Amino acid sequence: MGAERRRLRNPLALAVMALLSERPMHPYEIAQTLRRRGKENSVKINFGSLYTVVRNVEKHGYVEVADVQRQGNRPERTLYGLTEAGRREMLDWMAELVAVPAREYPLFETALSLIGVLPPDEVVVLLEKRAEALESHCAEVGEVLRLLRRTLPRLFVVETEYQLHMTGAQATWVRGLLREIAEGRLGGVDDWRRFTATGETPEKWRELEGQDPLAP
Amino acid sequence: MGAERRRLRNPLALAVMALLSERPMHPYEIAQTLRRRGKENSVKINFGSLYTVVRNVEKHGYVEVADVQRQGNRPERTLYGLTEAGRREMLDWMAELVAVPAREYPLFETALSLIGVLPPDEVVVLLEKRAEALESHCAEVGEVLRLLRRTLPRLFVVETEYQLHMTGAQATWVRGLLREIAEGRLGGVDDWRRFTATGETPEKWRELEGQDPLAP
DNA sequence: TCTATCATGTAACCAGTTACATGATTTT
DNA sequence: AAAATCATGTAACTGGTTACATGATAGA
Repeated sequence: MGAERRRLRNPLALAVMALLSERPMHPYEIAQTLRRRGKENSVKINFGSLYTVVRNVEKHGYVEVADVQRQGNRPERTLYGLTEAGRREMLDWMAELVAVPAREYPLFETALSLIGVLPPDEVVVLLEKRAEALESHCAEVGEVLRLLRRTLPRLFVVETEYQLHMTGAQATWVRGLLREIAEGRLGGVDDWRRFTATGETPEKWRELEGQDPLAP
Repeated sequence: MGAERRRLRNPLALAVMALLSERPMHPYEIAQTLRRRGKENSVKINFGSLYTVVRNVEKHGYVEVADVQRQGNRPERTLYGLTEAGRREMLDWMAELVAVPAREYPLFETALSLIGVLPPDEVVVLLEKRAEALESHCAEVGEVLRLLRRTLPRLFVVETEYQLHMTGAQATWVRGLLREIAEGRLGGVDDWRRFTATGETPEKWRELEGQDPLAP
């Protein structure tokens, strides 16, 4: 671990290398395997760009052509294998992903930080929708997880357990905020409502602009 | 809400529109304001591409030139204002971000779903590092939050509260997994260790490939 | 005087996406 | 005979990033 800046940062590239560390495969087989193992749910994969990405990984010397097969009249299938450099890069990348929390700017956080542009009463409605979506998603994932655990070793379901945990945590938080706004416990909601209705920035808010809130 | 696929999805574009909904500004002022309000921490902003993005938003008709000023010998400053279409798009986008949880594929989830390639004993070390990083990050954010709350209305710190909550939740989960692996409560760790050491897929695992774990 | 910061932008690049094209084989 | 899916790829595009270029003014 210590790659200041990775030349490749497409997660599909990582998945490709991880799979090829088991054995050589041809691109279509890679796609199949990822799908069969349900990795689409936890890895951002765009199968449409698979061939482009594989070529790219090859260009970096992380994978290489291991064999070219052909059966009958079908198109050739090129088997790719992981190179030594590829194995090193993949393991290093994985280690970094596990050990170092990445700043990822989830979109909901983005929205929260600009939430003032939406009228508070609409926000309540929107948050309620989100909470419901999160809760039903939790229920689904929980169910899937129960089924998965019947056949698969824990090792293969940790990402799903994590997802469930984090979605649950989010739902809890959203419900909390929701209640605070709805019950008027948030404070300053009147200023907020007036601002979104009239477009005029309250005097109080304007004063805040000047000062640095992190100053002593 | 109902934009099947947004042409613009750079969060900086959203932030630009949100700011311009208050009043017309020139690009540099937009950057300044975002920085002053500490939005860099919750919105993925690349100030290097600000002018490119503003031009882009303009091309879509969401903002337009409101005025061109000049003082002394300085370069002209172009004031941009939000158009009606821009206001609609911005509010619609915001509403969607709040109400509909987005699938975002956090990198840690990606890593978890490929975790089998790393030796379990190394994973323990890496998770420990992550847990520590998360915990100290929580401490920092908590401190910042205390300071912020002294001057700012709740409305302006919700995103920070959310961040703190979610980071805490993650830390808890990581600690949990950590303990399970370290204490041998996870199960199948021997297979896993052997696999990463020898590269040979255990017979048990190979059998799993065939079947669909979601079948009845 | 020198540095920092104000304030503007452009040009080149690039990974990744989209959309299309091709034809074999298997299944219905 | 038609539909599905196996299996390959290419070409064009495009949003966004990087890196650079410019010059004014304010402050140390």
